[in-house]
Amino acid sequence: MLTDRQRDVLGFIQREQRERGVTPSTREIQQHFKLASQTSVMQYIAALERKGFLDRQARKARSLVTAMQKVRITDIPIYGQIPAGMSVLTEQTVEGHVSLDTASVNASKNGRTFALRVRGDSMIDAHILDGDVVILEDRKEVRSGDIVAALIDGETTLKRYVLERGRPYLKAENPLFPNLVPAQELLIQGVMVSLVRKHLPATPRRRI
Amino acid sequence: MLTDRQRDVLGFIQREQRERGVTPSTREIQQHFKLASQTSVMQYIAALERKGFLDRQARKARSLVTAMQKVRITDIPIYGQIPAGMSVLTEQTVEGHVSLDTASVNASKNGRTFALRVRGDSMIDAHILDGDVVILEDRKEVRSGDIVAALIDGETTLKRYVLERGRPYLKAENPLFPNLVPAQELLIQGVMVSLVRKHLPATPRRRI
DNA sequence: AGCAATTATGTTCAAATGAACATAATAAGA
DNA sequence: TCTTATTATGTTCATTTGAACATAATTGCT
Repeated sequence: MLTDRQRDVLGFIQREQRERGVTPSTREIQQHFKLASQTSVMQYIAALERKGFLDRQARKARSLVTAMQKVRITDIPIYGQIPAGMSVLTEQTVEGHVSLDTASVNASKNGRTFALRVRGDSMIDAHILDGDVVILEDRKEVRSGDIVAALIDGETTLKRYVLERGRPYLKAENPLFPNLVPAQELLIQGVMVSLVRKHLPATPRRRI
Repeated sequence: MLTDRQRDVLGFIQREQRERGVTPSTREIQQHFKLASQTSVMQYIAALERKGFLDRQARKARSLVTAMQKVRITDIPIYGQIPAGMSVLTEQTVEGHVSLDTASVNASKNGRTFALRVRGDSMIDAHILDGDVVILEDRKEVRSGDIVAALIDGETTLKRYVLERGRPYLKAENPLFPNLVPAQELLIQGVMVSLVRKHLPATPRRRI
């Protein structure tokens, strides 16, 4: 797909962006590769753009070459609680952010992505611990077996969504916690796509 | 710490960087806030920089204002295997990258941070699954109870480091796997600080 | 040999951009 | 009231930077 030289140039751009936070100017690229002419760089950029490896804010003179880096980072807000529908989500309720490259998040393009901090051990058999940050997606289709954030009694809880004989219920992944059969309606707020754990150092944990 | 206006400007810069991938030029900031003079922006930038909210590539004309956003992102290389000491780590063996904000990583400033993709279920009782990306730190002090990547027979494995009566051994967090008592030397490559899981959608998993 | 894509050079231009300087209104505090 | 920080305006300059044009060497393919 790419020639060696083109790959080198792309690599340099990505590295610079990662390390300096800004993409290099065409002339900086020129200097790095010890090219006598800046036009060479223009040609590389054109090729890389044509092949879809670069995305530019064309014409605008600034840091014009922004690497459509394979590691595109999504900034995911962590909510403490989700009061009602996703529509009510404002910046106010944000507890923090997780920034993660899209490759690590299992998210599709459709839904909005957000995160919740897990409270309690009700999902411990699904290997989700108290304190874990679960990344969810506000998605339409929920399949049986998905781990979801659902609204129960005005509280958001994380459970496994199970369809049994056409009827959905919420399964806790811990024998000590009851399953929840929705009385009327079941409001699914998001489907789990990823998880981020901040590991506590040297704290021996036991299974409960 | 910041005035309302300064906070607005900082917010705009951060938002632009997130959404467009590039920080705005001073004149773009000027236009957004409908300021008649670009100098106003220069003053805001100076103030924000003085107070430590901005980090610039001064003089260099480009996308000069790069937000030292509170969510500083570390780019962590994922290694397939770690052949020997950390010193041998080259770009070649890199399998990919995880990009994560430093707040989510439990890393200190001392050590180098890297990641490994977990193979197998030997740590399942510590809630670390096959396929998880474990983020580790090349650190000096290892404490009993830490989960570590260690070199055993030329292979890197993830185990819990336990000190018992002054003698260290490596404990698998799965009764089906044996503990490892080092014959001679124990080479610890890193201590686990975080974990990133890409959750597979709707794949009912069983405990093994 | 002929053709196309890639790689490379040299030159020139216009636009984008950070920087500097003088000046002034407003608000807060001593 | 005096002082200081913040906010704001207007102007000018030097650099940075992307873009365009003509030209040519190299490589691979037909």
